[in-house]
Amino acid sequence: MAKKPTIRDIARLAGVSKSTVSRVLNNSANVDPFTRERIQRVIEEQDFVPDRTAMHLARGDRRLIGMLLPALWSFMPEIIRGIAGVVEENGYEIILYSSAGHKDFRSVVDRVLTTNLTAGLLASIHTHSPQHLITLSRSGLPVVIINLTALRLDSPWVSVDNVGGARLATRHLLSLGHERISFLFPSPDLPCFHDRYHGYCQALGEAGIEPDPILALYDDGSAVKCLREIQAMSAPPTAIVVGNDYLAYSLIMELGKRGWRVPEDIAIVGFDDVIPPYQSSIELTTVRQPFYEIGQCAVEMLLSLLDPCFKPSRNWLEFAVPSDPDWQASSDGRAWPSCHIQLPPTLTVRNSCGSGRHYSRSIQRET
Amino acid sequence: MAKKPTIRDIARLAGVSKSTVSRVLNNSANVDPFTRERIQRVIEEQDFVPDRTAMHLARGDRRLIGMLLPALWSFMPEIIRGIAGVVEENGYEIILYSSAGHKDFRSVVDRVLTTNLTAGLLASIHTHSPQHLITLSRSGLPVVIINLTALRLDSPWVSVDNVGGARLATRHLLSLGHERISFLFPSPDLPCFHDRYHGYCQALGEAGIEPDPILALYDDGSAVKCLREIQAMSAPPTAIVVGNDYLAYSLIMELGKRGWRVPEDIAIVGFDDVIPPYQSSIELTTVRQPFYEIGQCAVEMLLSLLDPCFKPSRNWLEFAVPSDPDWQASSDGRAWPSCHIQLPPTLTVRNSCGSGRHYSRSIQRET
DNA sequence: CTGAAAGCGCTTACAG
DNA sequence: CTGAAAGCGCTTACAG
Repeated sequence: MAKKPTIRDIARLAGVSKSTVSRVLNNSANVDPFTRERIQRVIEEQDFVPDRTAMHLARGDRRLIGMLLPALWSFMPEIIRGIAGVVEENGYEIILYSSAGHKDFRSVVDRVLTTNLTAGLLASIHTHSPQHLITLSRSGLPVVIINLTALRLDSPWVSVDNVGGARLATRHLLSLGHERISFLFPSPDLPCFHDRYHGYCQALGEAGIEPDPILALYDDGSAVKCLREIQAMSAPPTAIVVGNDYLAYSLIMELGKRGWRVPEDIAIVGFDDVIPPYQSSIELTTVRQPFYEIGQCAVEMLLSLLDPCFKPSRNWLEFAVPSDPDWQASSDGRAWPSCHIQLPPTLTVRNSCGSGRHYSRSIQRET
Repeated sequence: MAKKPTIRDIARLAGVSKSTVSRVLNNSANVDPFTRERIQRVIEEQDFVPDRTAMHLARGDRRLIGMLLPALWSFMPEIIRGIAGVVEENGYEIILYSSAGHKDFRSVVDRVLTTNLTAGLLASIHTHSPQHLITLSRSGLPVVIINLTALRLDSPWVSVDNVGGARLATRHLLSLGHERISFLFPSPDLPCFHDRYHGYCQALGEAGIEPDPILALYDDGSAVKCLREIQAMSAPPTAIVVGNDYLAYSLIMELGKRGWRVPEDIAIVGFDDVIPPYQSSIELTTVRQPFYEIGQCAVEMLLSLLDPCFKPSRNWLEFAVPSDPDWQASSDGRAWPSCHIQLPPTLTVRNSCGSGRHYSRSIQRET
């Protein structure tokens, strides 16, 4: 009880060499069954747990994966669940690096690099911060980026197909008869929202509708600003594609305060499918991101980078959206590690858009 | 670039021994300034980063702290922020063990113990699961429990003062003139809710009101069940202390659907102060848990356990609520590590209780 | 101020 | 099937 027993103690107590103990620890063949059992008994008696640190040093491999995250709320927990499962199955553990308290990524990236504890890094980054990404990719540490779709990025990344998701949402509204549809940017500068806007424009284009710039609205987070602009319009939209669910919920709340009914007076589609933990007055129709799968795919990509023999749990390339030109070139499987993967979103239809019937009425009111 | 340089390479390139390189790495005195500078230059040229794993092995200390969490949503991110700051300042890193995907703590606790990577563990546990806590505390791994107030627990723990918080909430309602006040259990079996109920009873007792068992309601999560029971009462409550914020928000939503106004028809107080990420129709008056501080206090407690010389950033014992009998005995500071600490909550008054005036009306309606 | 040597707790050819 | 030895990349008395 005084000190933790080491492999040397076990060897002594079992009357064998350290090598043999090591062999039973690692389940290698070529150990006499009787000897093995004797050693195992001693191990149990002594409550011996081998020192991982020493194992890693001797073997020359780390079994730690860094997870660099801007924050933990919203959909992050679900992504982490996806990551954690795979990490655990493969005998790795997660080191959590949160940049929540820091002004920028700089200091955290430095810490990841100088502590040099991890075999690889999973990083979720919202903004383009070229210098840090470059620092990272140059460091030689294998990195997979989560949820940032920058095609020109050297590092491999995994993300939802933002363009396709917004297209889905917009098509849904079009199919319900809407023709005057607004797009709400939750913030002006994040790349993902521009991708979503792009998808919205694509869907309108398919329907022969020219996107009206007046209908592209930028919010400051409260939904109040957008709503004022809409109310001031001579031809207000009958439906809105909102850049993310938080803004969608805020918007619905604000609409309610002003006596507008959803979906009767205006239809709303969100993006993310982050269900509030408590009841809400209106159930949001929204684009569901496959967060769990994004997490899974990202770690498996990283594990392939670390170990070429690693077998992913599923063929992500087949599952992915073939929107990336690089993708084609790498479909032989070998180039997988340097790949960019976009996972397909789905539309979750609830009741913030109503049925088509509503909207023919709504539209009549407009004309 | 081929292989990562080691301390041996640096020594060779700088024409010194490994010992000397190690000395400059660790900023020890007794190194010739010129030699030091030369070595530092080589280190930079080679982009040398010492291997943490080897350092820890040689020094015999781990600088990793395990964080065992049931889930990541709700207030966990805030607790983690508190933990992360302290961990970082002290040169530790966090290993994240999530039990989210697991049926119980058993397998995760085993993993923490057998991988044996961490110097100590921070564990947040909701339910009483004696066997795992005992396994943990017997293992010899220093552990601090977060947010479980079980006075008989061997392990040290940090939590909010649940009794005091509910007392605060109930007194607030009493001061506004309410006399018929309900308590809502979000779930029947979690110890914290029983503590909160206890605080509610205390406050009523102080006001000379006998707690009416009819008014203690158990919910199944949706708030619908409670609401039906309330509507069926001959003398319904004019105010409700809800066991946590999620249930409070759900309740407000359900009340709205039935045409009851908050706070005009009924006053609501929550517990936690978990603000929804988007606008809500009513701003909840609630008991704020000092999550950030709980996280800070818990790590600092753990760090004191690991290193008797560790100086906490603040005197937590002074800040704490002296409700624990052990607390008295340990106020000399020496026994701090084996201590149980309850941090004081505060009342955040918003508008779900209204002002006193409202309630005199409300009460008149009752009589 | 500096280096040679032993050591941290494990693994892994190598020889038997 | 097993053990002696060298090694993983660092630290730390010890001697000089």
